[in-house]
Amino acid sequence: MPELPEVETIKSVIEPQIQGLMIDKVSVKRPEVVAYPAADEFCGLLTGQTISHMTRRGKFLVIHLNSDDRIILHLRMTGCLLLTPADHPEEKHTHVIFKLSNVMERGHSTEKGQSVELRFSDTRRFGRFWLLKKDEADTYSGIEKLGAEPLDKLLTAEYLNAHLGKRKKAVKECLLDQSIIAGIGNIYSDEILFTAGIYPARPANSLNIKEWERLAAAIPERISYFIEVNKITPEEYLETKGQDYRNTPFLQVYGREGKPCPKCGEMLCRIVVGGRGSVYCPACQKDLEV
DNA sequence: GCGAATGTTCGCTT
DNA sequence: CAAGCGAACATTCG
Repeated sequence: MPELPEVETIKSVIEPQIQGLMIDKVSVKRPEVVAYPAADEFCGLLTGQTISHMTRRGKFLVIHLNSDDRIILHLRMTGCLLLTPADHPEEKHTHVIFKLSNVMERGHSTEKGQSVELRFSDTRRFGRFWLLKKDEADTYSGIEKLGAEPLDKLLTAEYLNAHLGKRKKAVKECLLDQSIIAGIGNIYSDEILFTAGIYPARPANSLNIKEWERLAAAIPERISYFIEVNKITPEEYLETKGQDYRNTPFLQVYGREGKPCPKCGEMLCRIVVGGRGSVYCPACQKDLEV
């Protein structure tokens, strides 16, 4: 599912449902999805811990625990998080299950409340978990190497020009560089370039300051727009198993090769840039004149 | 059967 | 050494 707006959606749906719950048990069915530490240690360290809150950084999700340990998760291509009743039928390709419960104080004894499960499923099994102990530096997941958040004030035309302005690489590939801008993937890079009116294969070092300004404006505009249209209730999210790509009806170019440009009616084209399929309007996103 | 798919990393060749 | 490129990871879908 996930680029930044989808990861943000997952955070919004899941966080309020798991805050304050205790992890009773962790089952890892596919040890390879736990990148660090080893799966059995991952389970052992988490058992008995309580969930504090969740954050997002780029396309990463972070589940913070009361101990200040934190679970880092990257969903990659097909990873998905679902909160379900414990007796809910298990989805295919479920690789990790966190059994959670609400612990209630009753006089001198504690009593477990309703039991739910946070389940990680991932068809292609590219998604990864890391567990970092309080004070343990994250040198494993790559989250520390991320660049500016698209919605941060730091992301200006000057920032883009300073970091990308000398690169010969296609501007689209630059937008996908997580160490400069965190969270943009193949869908939203196409949408952003369409909004900015820039041809995806243009070498970054050929862009002028006006074009960097258009990009710096289009990035937060498109990302916040898609966060908005992706909004979903927890009930609907569970019904659609987190697989409902509600961004689809709002995409202007991605996946719309051969269809008319929403701005000018010209037929949208597809090229490959940096190994990724890219759709653009040949009239609205002109290449440099040769 | 083939090619692509909302992601990232690794390794080989210029 | 850096940049560029394809392959790899694993599965589904058209």
